[in-house]
Amino acid sequence: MFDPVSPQVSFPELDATQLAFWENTRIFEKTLEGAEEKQPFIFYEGPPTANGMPHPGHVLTRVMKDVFLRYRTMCGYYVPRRAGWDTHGLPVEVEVEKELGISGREAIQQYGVEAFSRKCIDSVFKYIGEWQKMTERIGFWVDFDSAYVTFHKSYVESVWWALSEMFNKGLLYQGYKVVWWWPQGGTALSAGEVGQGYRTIDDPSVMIRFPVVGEERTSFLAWTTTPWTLPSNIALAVSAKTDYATVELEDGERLVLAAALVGKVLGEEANVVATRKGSELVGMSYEPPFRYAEPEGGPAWQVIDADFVSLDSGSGLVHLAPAFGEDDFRVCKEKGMGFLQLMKPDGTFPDEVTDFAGRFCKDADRDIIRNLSARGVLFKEEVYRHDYPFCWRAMDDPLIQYARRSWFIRTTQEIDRVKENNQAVHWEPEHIKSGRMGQFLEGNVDWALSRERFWGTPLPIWKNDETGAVEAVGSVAEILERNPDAFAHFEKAKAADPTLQDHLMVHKPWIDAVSWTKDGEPGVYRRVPEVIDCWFDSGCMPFAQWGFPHQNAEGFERNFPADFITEAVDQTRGWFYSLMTISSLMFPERALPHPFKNCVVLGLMTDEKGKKLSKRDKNYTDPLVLMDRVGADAVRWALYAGTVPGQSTRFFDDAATDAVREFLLKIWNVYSFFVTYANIDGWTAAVPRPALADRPDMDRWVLAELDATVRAVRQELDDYKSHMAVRRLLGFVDGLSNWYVRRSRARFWASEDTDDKRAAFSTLYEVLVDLAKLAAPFVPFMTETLFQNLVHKDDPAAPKSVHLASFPEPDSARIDEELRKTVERVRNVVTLGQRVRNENKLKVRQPLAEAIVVVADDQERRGIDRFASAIREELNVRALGFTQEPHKYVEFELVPNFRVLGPKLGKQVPACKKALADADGSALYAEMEAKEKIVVQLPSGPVELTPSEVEVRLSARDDFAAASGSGQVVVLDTRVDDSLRREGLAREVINRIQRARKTMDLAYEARIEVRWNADGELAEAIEEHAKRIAGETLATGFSRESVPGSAHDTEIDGSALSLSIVEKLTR
RNA sequence: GGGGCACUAGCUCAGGUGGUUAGAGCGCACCCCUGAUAAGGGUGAGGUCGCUAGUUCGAGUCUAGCGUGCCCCA
Repeated sequence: MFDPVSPQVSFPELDATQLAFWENTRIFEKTLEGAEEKQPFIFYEGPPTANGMPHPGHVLTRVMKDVFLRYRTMCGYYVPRRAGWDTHGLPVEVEVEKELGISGREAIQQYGVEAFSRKCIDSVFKYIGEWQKMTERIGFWVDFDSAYVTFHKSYVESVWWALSEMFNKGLLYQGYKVVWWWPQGGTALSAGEVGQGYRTIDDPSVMIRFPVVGEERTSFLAWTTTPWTLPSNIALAVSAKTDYATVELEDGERLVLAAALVGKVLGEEANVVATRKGSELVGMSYEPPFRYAEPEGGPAWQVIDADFVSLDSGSGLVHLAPAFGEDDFRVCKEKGMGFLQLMKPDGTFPDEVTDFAGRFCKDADRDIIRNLSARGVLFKEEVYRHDYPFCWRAMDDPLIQYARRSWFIRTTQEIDRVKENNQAVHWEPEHIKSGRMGQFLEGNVDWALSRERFWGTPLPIWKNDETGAVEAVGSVAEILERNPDAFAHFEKAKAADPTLQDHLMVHKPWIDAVSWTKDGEPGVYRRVPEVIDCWFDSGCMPFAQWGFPHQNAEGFERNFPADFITEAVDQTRGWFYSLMTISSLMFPERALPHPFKNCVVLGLMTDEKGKKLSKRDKNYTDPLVLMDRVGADAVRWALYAGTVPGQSTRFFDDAATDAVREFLLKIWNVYSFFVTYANIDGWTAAVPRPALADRPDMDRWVLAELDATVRAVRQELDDYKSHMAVRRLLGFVDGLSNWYVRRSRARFWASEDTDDKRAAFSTLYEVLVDLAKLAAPFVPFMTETLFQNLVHKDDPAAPKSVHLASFPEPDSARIDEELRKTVERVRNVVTLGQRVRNENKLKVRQPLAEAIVVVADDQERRGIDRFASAIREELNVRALGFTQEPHKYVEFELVPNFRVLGPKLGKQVPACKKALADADGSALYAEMEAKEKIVVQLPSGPVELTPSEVEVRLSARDDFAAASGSGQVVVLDTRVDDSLRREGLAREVINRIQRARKTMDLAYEARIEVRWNADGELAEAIEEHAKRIAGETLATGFSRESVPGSAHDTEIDGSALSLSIVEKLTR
């Protein structure tokens, strides 16, 4: 006996049962047993930061990871799944700042770095509970107990090792670079961080006079959108090849600007008095607009040429302030110009800028313009609308470009190796390789690694405060070699406060107090103040999760490289890049690709309208709430069905509801149907099963479909195309539910014990069990329910869980392509017949004498005939016939088989098509039938065509009730004689009584007593079919008797039918 | 300004290596169904595949240009 299954099901309740079952029986742990015998399938978990609530996008990546991991597990691989947490970085600090109500580096220092670091640890795991809950609820199996954590001491030491290796190879250096700087936060932002904060804003666009030295009343007219950088002006840039005009204004003043822009800036009538090439301007000197300080390190206030000067906007001369622009810095450095940085790191003007001292850069723009205007230096002011970056965590804070001393990894030196690595990776979708990632690598610049912040992996570099000598260390042990007492201060602090975690010894502020001296060398080695970009942390996870190389070398080797990772597209420049780059730099000798072989890149998740999901707009339902409503499987299925790698995924609650109806409920209904009748019949898995060959066509068909589905799903999952696997599963379930079960129902409720019935039960059972396994990676909850009841309950030897079972294997005994093709045709015949009925307004209730199928050949005919009874029932016809005279019903048309004839005839193809179309198709068809070839006359001469070179198209002739499609034609005999009409009427009566039963809310097995009355043909029909009517409606009494005013009185085709129905209570 | 992706039915989306009747689900219309029934099912109408050129015997699919939207980077 199976446990009874109700057709009404609460998937959320099932989820709870299975979650408890997995937990109690430790199924996940069991999947990890036997590691030694199994082939490993290595997965890396991209560590999330748990300092915010998980949202649907996170759910997507987690279920996408899960489906491939469950699949591989069932295929017999050893699939370790270690969780990880990303714990460092600006997001964490900003969250803590918010919590403490402070902002900026100084405020943090005042608050105390020690206390701040501890707060960061608290904050990092603030939502870890929510993350774990979501992860468990959605059914993502991952091992939290062994999770790697990026702030842990062993992890940090691994990162240090990587950095020290790079330092020793000369790949880590300190440079002066223009970075995107967040003044209020006091730190540089990574490219990825900057990219998240672009906003369209209006900035002033000003044109300013730079008086030419040595030319009377003549000025360069230069352009800028950042007036606050003018006090730090060093040079003007021109394009050497461009023409520059000198224009004389009415008052005699002369301005120099690009000739092409004269009209735009000064009007078409402007008086051009001279023209020079940009190269002729190079080297000329000018008066700067401000002169608060003298530049250092080289000449200033000269014209230089630069490749980036464009004529799209402005004047063709660009103001350069190397302290505040990446291009400016590069060009000025190339030309050996000086440097001036009149702006403090907090974004305010220093004291020497007397007019604006203490003012915030962007806020001072207006006053600077006013000042320039008052002195007659300003020529023109406009508003310039463009995209400008703001801090991604504090959206009101603009970023500025700012030259800083910072540490870099010389990625550009090894970029070719990274590119090679990228080429070797299997990206899904493929275009990431040469597209987003490839292009990014083409434009690679050195990795700006350091952050002038607090909560991050400290840069393991110590500098001698007297000699300037620099050392990098790769572990705590290396520090202790240099100074055994290096951590005495930390030990002391720990003794005073036992809650102080050991992990913190490698963090600020404790690590900053670590120092050493060297014999025979003056000065003390002290750590540089910076921490590093947290992307470097997560990029080290392939080895840092093991603490490699300081420990667990074998763990690292066994789990390197990963077979599979998946994250969203924003990780291209994030985790994917950091993984690939660090690995390429650290392990140049290893076989490519590493550290990952297959990478599924997911698109962004949006709401129904394609809008980005945002907490503020509340355009999504909390995943946990949604799962409690529709169940985790529904959410999972909706995501698999709606997600194509690389494309954005629109997700909304209705998609999950649809998933229930389209997939889960269909399977459930079949399952419930099966269990109901198996239990009534006492069928169990132990009952001997008929051999496959002895089963009817219908059974062998569904098993052939199952086998084809198994092959397809395996292939798609091997190719990381989950959405394609979903389609195959949907197609199979539709055929199972809407053809196999619908057509086979009667076989299950037959009362005698026949071979046919045993075959039906065996087949449906086998299909359900394999389907449960096949769908288990996608919908692990419902499939577990099926598996437990169908398999494990009565077979203690079976795997404890569907997730410990083997994924279905292709079964060559089940293959039957001919049968699949035949059923496809049969179903098409039914479709066509139904279309004929619809078009001719012939209800299915009205029986017809015959359906005639036009077939192309005898084999097709024999195949279809095997399903004659099914077709007769579906179409409600008394007979199924095959015509011997196709010409009577259909027109033939011959069309070239383009795939074959294209290469053969080339340019003659259209002529051939026309010749075939113009000829008498039916005659050609007859000729082809007789001679196995035809000859057509083309302008270029006669051509002989064989049957494989043409396609035969059939179309129904207009004078018959017929429909054609997919190469088939079905004709219905629409004549309704008296006998047919009376049978139709009888079926109408049955229908009315059944409807009455339904409105009376009777149980399906309830017996009734019917009294009826009618006149004429209707009465005749009822009399004639009384037995059948009574039988089908379970009427034990059926008599012609007038009962006035019955509630079920009705009419059929205009004839009154009086019906009185009462339930007959039999006990 | 540069790079990437997308544009297919009213809506959401599929459509390896080009092959001539472009598919699915939802929605809609009409219809069916008591033994899977607080379910299920059938049929149909909807598309010049963003636009314009080109390559080709043949283009939703390949090439170029343009347009619109999204993402990334300046």
